[in-house]
Amino acid sequence: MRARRGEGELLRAEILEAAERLLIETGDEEAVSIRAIAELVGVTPPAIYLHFADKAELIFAVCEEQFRALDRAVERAAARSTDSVESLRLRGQAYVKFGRDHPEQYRILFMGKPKAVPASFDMDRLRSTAAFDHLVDAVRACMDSGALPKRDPFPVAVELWAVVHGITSLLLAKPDFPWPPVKQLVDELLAVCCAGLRAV
Amino acid sequence: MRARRGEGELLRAEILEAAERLLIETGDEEAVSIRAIAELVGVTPPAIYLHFADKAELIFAVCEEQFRALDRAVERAAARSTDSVESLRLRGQAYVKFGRDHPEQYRILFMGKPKAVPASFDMDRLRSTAAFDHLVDAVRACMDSGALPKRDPFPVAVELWAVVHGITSLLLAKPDFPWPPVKQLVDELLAVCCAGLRAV
DNA sequence: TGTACATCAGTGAACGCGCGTTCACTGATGTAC
DNA sequence: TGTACATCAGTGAACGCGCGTTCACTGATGTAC
Repeated sequence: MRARRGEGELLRAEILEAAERLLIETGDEEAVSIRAIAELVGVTPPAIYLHFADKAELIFAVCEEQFRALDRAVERAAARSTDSVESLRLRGQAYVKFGRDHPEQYRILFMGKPKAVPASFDMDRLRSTAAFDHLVDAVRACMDSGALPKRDPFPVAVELWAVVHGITSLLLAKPDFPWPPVKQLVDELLAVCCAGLRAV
Repeated sequence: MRARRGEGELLRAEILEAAERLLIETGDEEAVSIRAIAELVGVTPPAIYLHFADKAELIFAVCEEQFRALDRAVERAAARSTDSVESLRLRGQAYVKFGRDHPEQYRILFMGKPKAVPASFDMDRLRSTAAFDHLVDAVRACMDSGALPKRDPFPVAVELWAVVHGITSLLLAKPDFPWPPVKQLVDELLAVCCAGLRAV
């Protein structure tokens, strides 16, 4: 199983892949242990330390990957319409769908404790803020097109984020609650917010 | 340290109190272990089992207590105004405040994994739904007073819950995000929603 | 072209830790006669 | 009123577990002469 001379990076990729698979298949963040990952990859636990300084760094690498995946999914959905408001709606739907399709990943990204890993914190903020900036741009586009009244798009973007995150995370935390149909819920809430923003 | 004949219940209360104290002081759900609780109470670990079947049952008892506390806090705030819409606003503010004042408790209640404890599930739903029903009533009151258009209050209550939970949980999960002032954020979002609900 | 050697990806065994839970027990408290 | 006894809240020691991490090592790969 030993990689050849310059091929250490291969194992690194395999480790990340295994961590993600564990997360998905067990549906439990606790199950993602150094030992379990090593076993899944087919390697001994200490081999992990050739590629990551410690567990926190590994978990953070997984998070980073997931942030990118979320951002991609939302951007892809937004691009499916040229109408700025419709595009915003598609964003919301895609965000919620990502959370429901990748519950454990979503938990790690947005429902966990803020990690005490100082080195990783900057990148976390960077990544998260980058994806968030796309939302701010989308809100600004709505304002430019006249669909929303012109004002600082930042707090509006925060509000919209809170709305979609609220639905997503409650769905994950309370799956047995008698939820109304999710698609309608998201659509209506976004419509209500847009109407409200126009009216206020 | 042994309690007298009929006084076993005293220790039970002390255990719950210690569990809550651990949660608050360590700010870490992981730190709430049978052993840590026992030590804090000044008793040996097996003594816990005289009062709780297992750890899940203990944790659930803590949750139940917190659900009650949240419900009480929100009801108390709502009672401070007789105007139905203002009362709803106060509810939202109180909900967010509870979450920020009791972060670990809020995490357990609304940001954790749905537990695989079947016996406790019913009570969980009961409790959570009871508090939620108060919100449905509050929404209905707004409709009755003509402040909101008459329709099924249930999905509206779900939407409002998602909104305040979204803000609360993001604040807890991403404390380093450059949040706008929270009070305004909540007020504006509730105002936007009310305006939107009237307009749609 | 052949051989000694440095490199480096990975191994195997062990460390100390805290966890939930179990088991057989103890000893003070209250009760029955 | 005195004593034997049942009750029951709690003890002390131990179980097996999986965890992150460390340490000294091995052995194939590529390179320098």
